[in-house]
Amino acid sequence: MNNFIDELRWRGMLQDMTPELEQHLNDGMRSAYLGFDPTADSLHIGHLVGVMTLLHFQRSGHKPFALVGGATGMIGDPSFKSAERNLLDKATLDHNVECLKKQLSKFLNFKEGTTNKAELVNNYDWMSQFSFLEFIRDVGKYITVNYMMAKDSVKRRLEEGSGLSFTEFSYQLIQGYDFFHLWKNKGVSIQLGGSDQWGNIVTGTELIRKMEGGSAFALTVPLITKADGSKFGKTESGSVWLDPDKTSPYAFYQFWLNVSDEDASKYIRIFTLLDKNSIEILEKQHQEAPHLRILQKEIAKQVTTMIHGEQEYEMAVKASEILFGKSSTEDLAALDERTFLQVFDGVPQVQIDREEYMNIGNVLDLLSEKSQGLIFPSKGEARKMIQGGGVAINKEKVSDPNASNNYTLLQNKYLLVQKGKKQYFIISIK
RNA sequence: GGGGGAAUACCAAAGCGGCCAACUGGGACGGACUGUAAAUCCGUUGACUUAUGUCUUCACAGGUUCGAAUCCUGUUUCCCCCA
Repeated sequence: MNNFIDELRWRGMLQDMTPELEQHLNDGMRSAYLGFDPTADSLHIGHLVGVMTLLHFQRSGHKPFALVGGATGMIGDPSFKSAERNLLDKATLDHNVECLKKQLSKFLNFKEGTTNKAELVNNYDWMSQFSFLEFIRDVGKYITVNYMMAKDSVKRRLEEGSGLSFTEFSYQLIQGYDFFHLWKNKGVSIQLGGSDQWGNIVTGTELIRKMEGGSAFALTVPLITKADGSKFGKTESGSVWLDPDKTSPYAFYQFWLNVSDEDASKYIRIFTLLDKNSIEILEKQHQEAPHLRILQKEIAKQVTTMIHGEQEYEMAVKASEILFGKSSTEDLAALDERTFLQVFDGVPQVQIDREEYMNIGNVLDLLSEKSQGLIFPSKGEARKMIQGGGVAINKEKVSDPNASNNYTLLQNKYLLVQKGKKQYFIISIK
C-alpha cells in the first residue's frame, strides 16, 4: 500500500496541505471528502482530477467520501469567478445530482464489506433540515465577516467592484458546515479539493475547531493547466464530458490523443494510475520517437478505457485509424455497413432521395443546396473551399467544383464528405 | 458645468470626395510540410453568385454632391483635459 501524500507528490498533484496532515494519515485509516458541484448533468474531465484524488486516497487504504453538492449547488461558489452565478432550479439540480451520483459510483470501490468502502453523500440531505435562523445562530456565530471577507475569492470580487450577493458570500459557510457535519457524523477529518477551494476548506477546519475544538485537515491539488495557456478540458465544441451522449467516446479519445507534448508528461501522472516506473519508461520511449506519440496514446487508452470501457476504446482507435490514417477509398468501401456506421457514429448526416441524387449535376450543388446547407451554407463557400483544396469525398480530394456527381456510393448508399482535415459529414441516399 | 477628441469589418488599426468591400496585424478557416503537434510558408476571411456581376456595409438619422467611410447638421456612446 502506498503513501497517499508521496503518491500525490510525485504525480504533481499536491498543491498545498495543512502541516500535520502527513502524520495524521500515517496513524491509521482516515476519511476524506471531496465535493462536486452539480452544475450540469454530467461530470467533465476537469472533475476527473478530483475523482483521481479520491481514488488515490482509497488506494492508499483510506476511506473516501464523494460529496455531491445538492445544497451548495443552489448557492453557487463565488471562488475565482468574475460574476454572480445563475441559480439552477431545484428540479434541474435534483436531476444533475442523480446523474453525477451515477457517474461517481463507477470510479470508487463502494463494495459492502470493504473496510475503506467509498461513500456518496449529498449535502442537501443535512442542509435542507436547517432553518435560516438556526443556521445563522448555530453556525454563523462562529465565523466573523472579517474572516470571510479576507478570503482571496471574496476579496477579488469586492475589489473588482462587481460585488457579490449575500447568497454567494454565504457559500463558504455552507461548505464549511458540510465539513463540520461530516467530521461530526462520519468521522471525516480531511477535505480534498482543487486549489481554488483552499479558502472554503479552511473555513471548514476553522469551524470544526471553534465549534467543538476538533482538528481537521486540508489538502488541495493544483488546477490543471495547459502549456499554451488556454483552458484545460475545452475543445472548439465545448467541454469534454464523461457522459458518452454529450461527448462521444471517439471525441473523448481524440481529446487525449491531441494533448501536446509539453502537457503529456504532466497528464499521464494525473489521469492514469500507471506507476512511476512505467511512466518514466514511456517518457523515454516518447523522447526517442516523439512522432509516435506514445505518451498521448497511452493516456488516451488508459483514460478512455477507464471512463467508457475497453470496447469503446477499441472502437475509438479504429475510427481514428480510418479517419486519420492513410486509408483510401478502397479501405472505406471494404468496411461493412455496421462498422461504417459505428465509426461514423455522431458524424452529421444528411439524407437525399435517390431520385433527386441522380439528378444532381455537379459536386457544388451536392455539397451546398442539395445537402440542405449542412455541409456548406452557400455555393460560394463550397466553391471557395473546393478551390482551396479543402474538400474530399470518400477520401479523395475534390479539385473541380463543377465536376460531375458520379461518385461511387459506399454500401451503395453513403458518401463520406470531408471538409478540412477533421470535419466529416455523411450523405446518405435513400 | 466648460473645452478637446474618437466612433471603420471577429479584434486591433489605416483610409479623410471617385482607383474602397475598404491597407496592415492578430484571430478564424483552408492548403503544404509534419506527428491528427509546434514552428514555418501559401491561400481565404461582408453576402449571393462566377460573371471581367449584383446586393448590403465604415455608430445612428438626415443633408451637400454626378459621386461620401471620407464634407455639413442633429442624435447617441466612449475617452481625455479644466472646474
